[in-house]
Amino acid sequence: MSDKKPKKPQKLRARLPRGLEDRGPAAISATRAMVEKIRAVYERYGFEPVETPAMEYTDALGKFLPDQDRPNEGVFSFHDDDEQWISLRYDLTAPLARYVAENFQNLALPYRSYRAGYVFRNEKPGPGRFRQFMQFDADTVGSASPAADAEMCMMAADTMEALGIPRGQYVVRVNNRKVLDGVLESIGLGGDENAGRRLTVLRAIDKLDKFPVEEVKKLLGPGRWDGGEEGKGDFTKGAGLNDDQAETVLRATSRGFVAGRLNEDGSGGINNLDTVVLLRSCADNKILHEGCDELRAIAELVEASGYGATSTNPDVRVIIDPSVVRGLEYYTGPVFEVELLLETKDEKGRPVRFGSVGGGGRYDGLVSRFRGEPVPATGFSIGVSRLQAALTMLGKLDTKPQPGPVVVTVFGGEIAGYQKMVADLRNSPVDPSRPDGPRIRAELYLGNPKHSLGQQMKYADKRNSPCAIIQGSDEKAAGKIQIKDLIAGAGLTSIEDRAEYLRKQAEAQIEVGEGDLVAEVQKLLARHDVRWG
RNA sequence: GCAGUUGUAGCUCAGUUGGUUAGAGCGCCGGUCUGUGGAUCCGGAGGUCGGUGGUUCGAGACCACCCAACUGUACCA
Repeated sequence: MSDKKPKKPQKLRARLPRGLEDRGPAAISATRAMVEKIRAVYERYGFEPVETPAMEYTDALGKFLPDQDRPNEGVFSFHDDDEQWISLRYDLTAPLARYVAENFQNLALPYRSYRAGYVFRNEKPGPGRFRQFMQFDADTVGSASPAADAEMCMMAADTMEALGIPRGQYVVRVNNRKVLDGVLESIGLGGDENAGRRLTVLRAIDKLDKFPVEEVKKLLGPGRWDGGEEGKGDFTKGAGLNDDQAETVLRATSRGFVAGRLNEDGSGGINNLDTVVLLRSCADNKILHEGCDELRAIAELVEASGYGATSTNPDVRVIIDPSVVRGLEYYTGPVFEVELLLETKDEKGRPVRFGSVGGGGRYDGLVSRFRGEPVPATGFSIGVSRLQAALTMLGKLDTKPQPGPVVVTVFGGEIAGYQKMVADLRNSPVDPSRPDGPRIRAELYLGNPKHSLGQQMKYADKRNSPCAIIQGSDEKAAGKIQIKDLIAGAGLTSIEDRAEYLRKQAEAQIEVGEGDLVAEVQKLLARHDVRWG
């Protein structure tokens, strides 16, 4: 049989690299709408736009591995012509720090700016986790005031609500790096020699929302097997704390400080100032107290503006929560995180947790790396892609496709006449009472002109067109045009008899004089409330 | 990286103890129906059975290794 097998040429398999996504019209318009809403809020807070490129010299991103002559594997990197390492940005904060440092003299400080853009991470992707995704940041550079931090938190809350997430279904949690640093110092984990262990502790605490407390405690102590029992799966080495130390850390990062004052029925509210007082008593340590002072200042500011959470204000928006850690090393003070509280099920009925859809914090060291002077800064970032995935799953995003264009069918004769109809439509407004408003979207059927009307209708149907324009030789001779209402016609699919079906279809179609084309299309669009965008 | 699960058409899946030319539904393309979306009916394209090697007279099925995806875990600046 091998003698007649023609050995087909190897087809190249079309495939999308994992962790990346193609985006269709619905996703694009949803993103556009989200970005618009976020932008409106950020601008209301006084931020101005600025954009930086998608790549930077790797050293500016601070991602060179300390001892090796190459960047961290988590960033996409390559050599420039002159042998310099260049990397795709993995967030918008480090590039902003470079921009500010480079244009320091020309910027009015405090410099307040926003930007949206794609960032890239070379990590294992998962549901809702991509290797390219969009973030939308706002940053205040040059202010050390807790008011700048408090504002970020309030703006985060406003943004969530602008995106249609009702109060109570999201929460902005706030903590301070100094709190945990102080606690760790008080149990003997201070100093440079313990930096590695401190990081391990941070990572363990960051998992409080993923594992039960006992598992986290293993991570703080000797370590943990991810197979669930001794010797199963992979072993994660712990921070090596003893029981007392682990208990102290867990106490200082416990959500019990917050949740403890909620009544069983959910009433009673939360008092951020109480939380800070309790937190302060965790240890007698200078750094801890400094952190608590900053948290208290934020709590007061948030309170004064009505964003706080107290017994008199059941609408929890901003909560002081000691369990918030955040993975980034560059944070130096307050850190915050926006979490969606809604729970949904995926297709298989399993509960899905969206977790953090945004976050930020104070990064006083990032700009000053480029300059000899301290430059305090704080910022907030929304994970647009992740939030969009969450909102889509929650059905909170408008995913219905945009209407397609009016399709002018080609049905014998000169094509020029059809093209003129298309041009007339395109040059006319959707709404005749608003001549400067959006214009009618229209196109000529550009497929094979020999295609039957049926095929052209099928095309218009797939394009989700509101109507099709038909002019055959009969109409041409009479100076008439047929306008077929595809939206009205769409409701006829239950008819089984073909003759009956066609008769009803004909009723959804009107014949008009050539000169009335535009006006009649405008009427049809108005009748179905088609407005594009 | 580690562990588990899974790889058959674009999608969802059949495929007997190893036995001729690997199938179905849906989808797609074309045609039928005076010159009109759906339904109908007819026809068509589309498969390295994830890959390589092995066992066998014979492998989609059995064995080994590899690859990929999924889930968990680690990492996530």
